[in-house]
Amino acid sequence: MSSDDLAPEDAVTETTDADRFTNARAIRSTALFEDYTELIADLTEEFGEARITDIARRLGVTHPTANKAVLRLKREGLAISRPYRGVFLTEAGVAMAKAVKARHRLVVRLLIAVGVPPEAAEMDAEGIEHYVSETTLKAFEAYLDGRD
Amino acid sequence: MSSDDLAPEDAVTETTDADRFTNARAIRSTALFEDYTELIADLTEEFGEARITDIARRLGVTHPTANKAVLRLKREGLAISRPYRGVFLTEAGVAMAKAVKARHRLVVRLLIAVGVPPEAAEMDAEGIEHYVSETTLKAFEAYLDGRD
DNA sequence: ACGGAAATGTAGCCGATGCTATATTTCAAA
DNA sequence: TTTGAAATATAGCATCGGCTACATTTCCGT
Repeated sequence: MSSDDLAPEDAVTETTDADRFTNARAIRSTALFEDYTELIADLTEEFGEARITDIARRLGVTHPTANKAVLRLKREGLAISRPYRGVFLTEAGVAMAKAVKARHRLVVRLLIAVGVPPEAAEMDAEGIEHYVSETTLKAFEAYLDGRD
Repeated sequence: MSSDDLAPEDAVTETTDADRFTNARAIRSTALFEDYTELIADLTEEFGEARITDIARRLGVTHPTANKAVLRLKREGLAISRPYRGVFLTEAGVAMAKAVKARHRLVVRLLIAVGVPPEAAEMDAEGIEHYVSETTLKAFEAYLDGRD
C-alpha cells in the first residue's frame, strides 16, 4: 500500500501498521547489542575487564554464544578484544552503554512510579527498555519530574 | 554466580541478571505469534478471513515470510488453513489474540496517561506490549482506574 | 617449571525470520 | 470458456542466536 492509496483525510502523516511492525523489527535486531554493551560496561567497571565467561554467565547463555555475539559487536565497531583476553568497548560502545543504562533506569523508575512492584519493574524493563523511543523517554522524564 | 555464592541477606528470593535476560529471550520467541494472532483476528473481523497477502502487507513483510510464519502458527495449534485459502484462528489463537489486544490497548492508554504523545505511544507499544507481565498489567489497570 | 584446570576459541548443528525467484492455483473478465 | 493477472505455495539462500563437542591457550599451584 503506497500513500497514494490512502483516503484523503489521513493521507500525509498516517503511520501504517507496517511502519510500526517494521520499526519493532529494526529495534529487535539492535536489542542484543544494547544488552551486551551495557553488560560489558558493568563488568569493566566491576572487574577492570569483561571476560567472555562472565558475560555468558550474566546473560544466561553458553560461552560460544557470547563469543559469537562479541564477534558481531567487534564487526559493528562497538567492542575490541585480543584472543584469550577480555573484551573492551570502543567509544561508540561506551556511548551506547551509557544511553542504554540511562534509559533502563528511567524505565524502571517510571514503572515503579505508576505502581509496578520493583521486582516486576526490573524484570519487565529488561525487555521494554529497547522499545522506548526518545519521545517517550522525554515524556517519562517530564512525568517523573512533575511528580516530586 | 549460583545462589550458594550470595551473601546471606539476599539469598533466597534474589532474581539474577541471567533470570531477567532468559525471561526476555523467552518472550522474544513468542512475540511474533502474538503479532500474527492479533492481526489475523483483526483481518477476520474486517473481511471475514485473513489472507496471506493482507497479513504480509500489514506486517510489512513479503508473502513468503508471512506464509512461513503461518505454517509455524499452524504447527503450534494457533491457526488453521487450507491451501490457497484464508487463515483462521483456533480457539487457542483467538484466546491469544484477545489477551494481546487487551494488553496492547492498556499499554497505549498508560503511555498516553503519563504524557506520551498518542502517535509515539502507538509506535512504542508495538514492541513494549510483549514484555509487560501480568503483574505490571495489573498495576497499569490500577493506576488508570485510580486516575479517573 | 610444569601439569592440570579453567578460560577461550572454533566447528558444526538447528530453528527462526527475513529475502528473491519460481511454480502453481484461483478467479474474474473478455 | 478460456486465459491472464493476482494470490498462494515452494525452493533455496542468508543471518542471527541458540546449542554441544572439541581444540587450544592461559595461568595457578605444587
